[in-house]
Amino acid sequence: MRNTLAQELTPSQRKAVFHAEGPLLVIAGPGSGKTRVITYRIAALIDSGIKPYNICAITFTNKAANEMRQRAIALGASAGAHISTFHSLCVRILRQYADRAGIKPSFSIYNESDQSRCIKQAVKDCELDTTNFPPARMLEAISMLKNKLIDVDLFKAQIDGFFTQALAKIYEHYQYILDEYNALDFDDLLMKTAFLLQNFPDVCSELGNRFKFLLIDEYQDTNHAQYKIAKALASQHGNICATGDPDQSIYRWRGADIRNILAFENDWPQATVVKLEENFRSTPNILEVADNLIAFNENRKQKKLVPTKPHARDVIVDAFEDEAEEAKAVAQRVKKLSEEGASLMDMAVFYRVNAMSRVLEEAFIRNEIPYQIVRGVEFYNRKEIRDILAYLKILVNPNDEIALLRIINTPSRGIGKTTIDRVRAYAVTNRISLFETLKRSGHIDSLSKATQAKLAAFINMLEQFKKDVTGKVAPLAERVFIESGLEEFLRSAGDQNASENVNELINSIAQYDQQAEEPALLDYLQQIALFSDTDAYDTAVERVALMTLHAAKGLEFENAFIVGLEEGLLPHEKSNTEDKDDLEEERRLFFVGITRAKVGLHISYARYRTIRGQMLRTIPSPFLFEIGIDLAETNSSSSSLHPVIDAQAGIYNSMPAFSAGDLVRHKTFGKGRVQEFVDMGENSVVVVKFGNGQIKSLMVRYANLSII
DNA sequence: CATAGCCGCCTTTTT
DNA sequence: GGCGGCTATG
Repeated sequence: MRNTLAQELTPSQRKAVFHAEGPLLVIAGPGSGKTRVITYRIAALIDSGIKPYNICAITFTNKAANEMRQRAIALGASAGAHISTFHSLCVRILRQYADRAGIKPSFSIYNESDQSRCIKQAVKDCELDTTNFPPARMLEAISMLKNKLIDVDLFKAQIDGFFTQALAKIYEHYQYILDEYNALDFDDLLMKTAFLLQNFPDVCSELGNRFKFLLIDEYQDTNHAQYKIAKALASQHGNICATGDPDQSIYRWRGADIRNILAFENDWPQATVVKLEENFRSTPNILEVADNLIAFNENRKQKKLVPTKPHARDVIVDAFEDEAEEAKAVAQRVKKLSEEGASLMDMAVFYRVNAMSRVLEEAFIRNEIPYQIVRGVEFYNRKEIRDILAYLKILVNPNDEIALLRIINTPSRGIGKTTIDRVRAYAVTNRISLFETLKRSGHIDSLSKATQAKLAAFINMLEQFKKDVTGKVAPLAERVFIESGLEEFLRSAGDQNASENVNELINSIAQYDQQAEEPALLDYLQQIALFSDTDAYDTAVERVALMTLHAAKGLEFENAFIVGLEEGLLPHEKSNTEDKDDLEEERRLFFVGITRAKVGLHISYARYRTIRGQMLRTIPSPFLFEIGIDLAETNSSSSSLHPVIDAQAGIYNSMPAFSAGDLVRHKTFGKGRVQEFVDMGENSVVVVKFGNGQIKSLMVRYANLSII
């Protein structure tokens, strides 16, 4: 079998796959088969006598983990190797060593909206106001601190001014609330694991013995906490294999630190380094475009993409009138390709922000093309789904106040704000959890007898559910749905969609029950907390995939479309173009998009785009000039399809004229000064510099500007 | 206590 | 344009 395996590999891939032990770094460009190397390496290790149980592979997404598992098994590797994301691995470790980590194994995992509630409470508890300390900002700052393994105590030691002092206070309260609720946020999973490994050498060595070979994919996107975890896990044996590509690092905003991969050889001086430079995915034309683009990044190691495929079609760059035209053209082109025999499941459309999917979706519907949107969470964020899950969560973790408050009056059972406030007040004075307080509602004098009875009935219902928490999860979920009154409520409200969604959830739980070795409610809840819809993306159906550029990472398609190549969108304005590092990351993001395409690559932008209800004149992305394709040439090729507005035609006297220097007022942007007026009749554009320093190109027709 | 309707806020990317 | 939070009303 070793031979069969080896035959499918290039010499450098073979070197990485059969590298016996010790640290190994695989630096590999896009399409060079680095994930393949990891998968084959798992098979080869098992083939050489290593027990699957002793192998731990870490992927970037759950989906990647599932695929790797299946492929490894297909290669003859028996099941049993641990293959998961960093976060899932941490959940496992934390559950096993909960007492050492200072937590309860029944912890809830909080997502963004749960976190948001906690941080708002924390800011309020600190008697600070949310205008000066926006919860989202605070959360972002805390997240960054946790990613750098700076806990509350460490951060307190670094207070150097008013802001950090306030932040430290908020951080402390936020952490206190999570602790009270027996909840961990995503960053806690990593931070607590890193601290566990750091503080308990025995745990570290136990895990080192368990996972004798560590393999990490997409190493360029690890953050400091993940880096420390990996280092600790491999510290005993040094059997760490990391693969990655610095040019594809696109998660800096989330704490990813490119230095982790750049410093690998310093961390592991005996490291073997294998470079995979051949590209088996894309045609030379696509690689040339990618190469041209990425060369503009100054902060990088030179690397060439070596094509192995023959020259095929040209890369196409198109300009369209507006986003609807752009979407229409994409849909029509997809249709044409499909009619010519191309497969829909081998096509994808990439965009910078999720909001851009809408117009594409409409175009696909109109053209009757099957598609699937690969989005962040969506399904698990639906109200009815979160309600059911909240019922289930409270059964394993009664301290989860976020879940408790969500369901205490859903569906309405006459427990209103006043009642909750009174119960809370009692909980605070008696220093017990909300759940405990509810159990004693009979002792709360501020409540009427009728209210006390309602609370007792609610608690009683939960206690009944609790009797069913062991074993399979689906029957319990079904019972909760019916007996909580939610099913009845949805039915009487005529919300059939919601009911169907819950049924879909119950079906998926039944699937979990079947496939899990030992189905358990806690395990199920902790698993799905880390699950996203990106993982549900089905690669085996005849549908075009629509997704963000971030979600495109690790995938490949015969034909790829990248839309919205406009200043402010790609690079995104929030990425603050003053910061060169941010701009370089946006460039890498585009690079990732380009290198997903095997044969057909279509890049486009719209001259006008509606942003937050405003039709705005766009500026083509500077990246378009960096990929080395003559824009004028490609534009003209498609101009018959999408006529460019003739500047000389139809000059309307009725349009207000502006001249440079005029002071104007805009409904949303406020006061500004006109920089330039481009007279194009009906389509006249005015460039205005607004008070906040932002310069916008606005269409006079839509901007509704008044001269002051 | 429940509900509807309104106002004001924000709006990148995700485990 | 979408959502959460608040208020006014039943």
